[in-house]
Amino acid sequence: MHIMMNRQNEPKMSELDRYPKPAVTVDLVLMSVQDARLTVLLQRRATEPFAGRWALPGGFVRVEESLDAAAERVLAEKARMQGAWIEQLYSFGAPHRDPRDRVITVAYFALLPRARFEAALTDAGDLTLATLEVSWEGETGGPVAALGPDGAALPLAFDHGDILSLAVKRLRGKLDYTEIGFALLPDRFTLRELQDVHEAILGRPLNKPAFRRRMLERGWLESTGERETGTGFRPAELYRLKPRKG
Amino acid sequence: MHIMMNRQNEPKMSELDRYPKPAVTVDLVLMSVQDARLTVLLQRRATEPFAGRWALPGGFVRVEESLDAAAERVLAEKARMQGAWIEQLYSFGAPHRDPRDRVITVAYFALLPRARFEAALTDAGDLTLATLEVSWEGETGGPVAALGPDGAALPLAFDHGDILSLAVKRLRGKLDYTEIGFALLPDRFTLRELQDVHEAILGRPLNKPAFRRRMLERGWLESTGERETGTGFRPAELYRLKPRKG
DNA sequence: CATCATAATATGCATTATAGATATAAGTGA
DNA sequence: TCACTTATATCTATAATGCATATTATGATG
Repeated sequence: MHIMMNRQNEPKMSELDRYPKPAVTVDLVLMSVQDARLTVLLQRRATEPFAGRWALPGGFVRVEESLDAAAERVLAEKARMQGAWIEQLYSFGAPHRDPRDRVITVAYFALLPRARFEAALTDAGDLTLATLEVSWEGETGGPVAALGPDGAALPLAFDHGDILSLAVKRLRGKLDYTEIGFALLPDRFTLRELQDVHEAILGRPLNKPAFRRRMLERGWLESTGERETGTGFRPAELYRLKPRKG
Repeated sequence: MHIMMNRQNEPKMSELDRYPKPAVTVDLVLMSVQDARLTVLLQRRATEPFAGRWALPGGFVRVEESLDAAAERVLAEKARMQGAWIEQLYSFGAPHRDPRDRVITVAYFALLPRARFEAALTDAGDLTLATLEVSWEGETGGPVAALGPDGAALPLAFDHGDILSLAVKRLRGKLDYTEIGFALLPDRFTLRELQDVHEAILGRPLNKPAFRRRMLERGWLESTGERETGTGFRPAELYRLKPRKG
């Protein structure tokens, strides 16, 4: 491709080269559910700007790479995971959100079951799985705090607090009418586990019979015929998500 | 600001300058409702690529300008309008969506009442208000055709068909639980006019008593005390949208 | 082997939301 | 004043949902 020189007075310059270009990154809001709480993967910044603060894993978009592909690459390289539910969230482009230079970021959110984080968290010392503290109900939106292991709020870099806030809002909004919740569960799961995930995301308890009815009537689930074992009480049936047509 | 030179072998190069940068634009899906049909403003391209085809109004994002501000500027400069409901839609970044070079676009959708298009359409010969033909129901999504005055589908430039399709999907999705529908009406309107807008967007008839009840119970509307005139039958009450708190 | 504790599962009922049909009211124009 | 048309109000059937209660399957206990 091209190595472009964005000088102002080049003759026969195309419209494409007339303006200085912003850099474009993708940032990943990689969420999970642990102990009935919503969590997010954060990376401690070693260098300026915002050295010592916590940031979403991110990276620059390559010239021959789609936005989705860049998000997948960041997932693999920075978070050392793959196969997540991944979805574009929103683009953030305030002129000085990065104090160095103009950087526009396309935020993605990604979801994986908690067990899939184990390897990355032990390998990489700069990663942490922070607990999300959401102070608002429903889908009104509002601030979100990321708590460290000691329960103290982690200071965030750039506008990543805004991104986090929007991610939670979007996740709550899509939970009920998409298959998004299943991305946080293993292949086989009980209805109670599914309900736990929904309650963690929504931040409120749900009615059990109504939840069961609704989920089963959706037609997304199929029974595996298997059951939990070693429960000490009636074992729950294990369900799986039906493979999508198409 | 900076004039950047994206050469590969510069010493002490920051991470920001290591990769060639894509260009970033905003594209505007400026929609309205005319004769009970959803419409969109398109601009005929005079130059390559896609000369003769129809494109969404768009423009490059300036270095000292937020994405939202760029969208507002495009609305003013290209579509010659202002004060629209405007909202970020999605970012499109397939590597060769622009055959010349790497261009990532942040798509916005904007809504205005039909009357506000009059000046722009008479002033500028390259603009047209195309009727949208939506071949799917609900929020499943799918292709959308833009019809010219003769009813023939207009050929679209770039990936603007995809953008259009997503805009209609998003609009349908947000219609019921946000105040978005009012952006297509004048300050004062009747419940029937509001229902007409909803039916045009959803592409299906709605139950009248249920629609009235729901709208009035939302608490978004307030009566002006005035009524239509010159109808030849019982005049409908004129409502307005309550000013939002905050 | 009978009993108990526990949580899964199933069932019934009250409440609410919604769709659809129908009736009534309020204007215009003859 | 009357006929006409559409706005507005009311009513009923159906569906969705919340909540309470009953039943069932397992492991632990004696």
